[in-house]
Amino acid sequence: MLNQLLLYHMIFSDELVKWYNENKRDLPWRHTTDAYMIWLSEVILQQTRVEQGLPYFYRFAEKYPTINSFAAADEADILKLWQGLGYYSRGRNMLKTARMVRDEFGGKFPERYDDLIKLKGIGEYTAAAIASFSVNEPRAVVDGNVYRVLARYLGINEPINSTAGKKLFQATANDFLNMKNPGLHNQAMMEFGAMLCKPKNPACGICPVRIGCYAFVHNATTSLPVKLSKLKIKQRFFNYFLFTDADRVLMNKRGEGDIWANMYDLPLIETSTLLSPEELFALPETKKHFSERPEIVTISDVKKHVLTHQHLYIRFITIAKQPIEIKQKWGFIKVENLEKLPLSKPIFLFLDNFLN
DNA sequence: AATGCGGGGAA
DNA sequence: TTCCCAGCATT
Repeated sequence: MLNQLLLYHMIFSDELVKWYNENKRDLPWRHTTDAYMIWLSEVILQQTRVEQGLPYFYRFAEKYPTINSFAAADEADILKLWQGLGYYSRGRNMLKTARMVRDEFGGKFPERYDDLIKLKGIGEYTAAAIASFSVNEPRAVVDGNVYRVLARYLGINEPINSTAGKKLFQATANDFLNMKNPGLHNQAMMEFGAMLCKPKNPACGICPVRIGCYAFVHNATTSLPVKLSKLKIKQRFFNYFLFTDADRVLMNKRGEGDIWANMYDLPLIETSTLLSPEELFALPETKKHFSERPEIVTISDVKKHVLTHQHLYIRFITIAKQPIEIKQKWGFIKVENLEKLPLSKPIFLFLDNFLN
């Protein structure tokens, strides 16, 4: 019996590659071995579904066809093109990496794992992906798909987000790597996980490797992979002020160390609970910003905006035009220049609705 | 080892 | 609602 299982494991990669060749999606980055283009696609696809990232890939590839054109961009330009995709540090790190490649690699994007891993925003997964897809360097990728496929196929109970689990899954992926064609093997593993061995309702009925699969044989696909607890959700209440002056809007540039770093939003008072307008304007922090109590024109309903780790309850308060002194370093932006600024999703939706 | 960082699609 | 997606950086 054990020998039989080992036999299945030996042809596991071949079966997946065969399945991949017959069922793969036609995606633009699968037609190139250009490390720069592969890097573009891989970073965009970090924690992001293919369907969501695809339009962004096209836009970036068109606007920045070379690493040097990317390196010459401003951070605001990159963030603007990244707008709506989330995890904006990816965009900021890409710019750092692009400039590093331009300045320290002579503008040729690295293709070897050991070079790639040193770059900003490139971790073990992305380095292995770029190296194997571009020059077939034998590095096994381990992403969410690979965790799931291996956990189910081998019946691994170790939590995928524990330190021991990460080491175990990386080692296991290395063992299974097809050394003849690492790039194809990696693509096949991930496509298989994304299309067939899905998180919910995996298509075991048409699975080419189910006969050797622990989870299929033991009916355990719903309990594998194992993942440790979830994080606590923080509740935050954002009171945004809309103050317009002729053809300008008072805007705020966000700092580092919080969500939406270096992006733009409106003047903001954050509270830990939901306050009435009266309570809000009685706050010392609010008074600090306005020399006199602003007149409220309209006040929106509180809208919930869900992030992975926090829930934002956002309210927009439109303030009447009056000769109040703005004491904060907020700045007026002309309406026609708003479209150049990188905006968070809720701010974009609000301004888009307000102005159009 | 634990936490922060977006937004959206699927069930 | 809950899960999780071609993860990484920081502390």
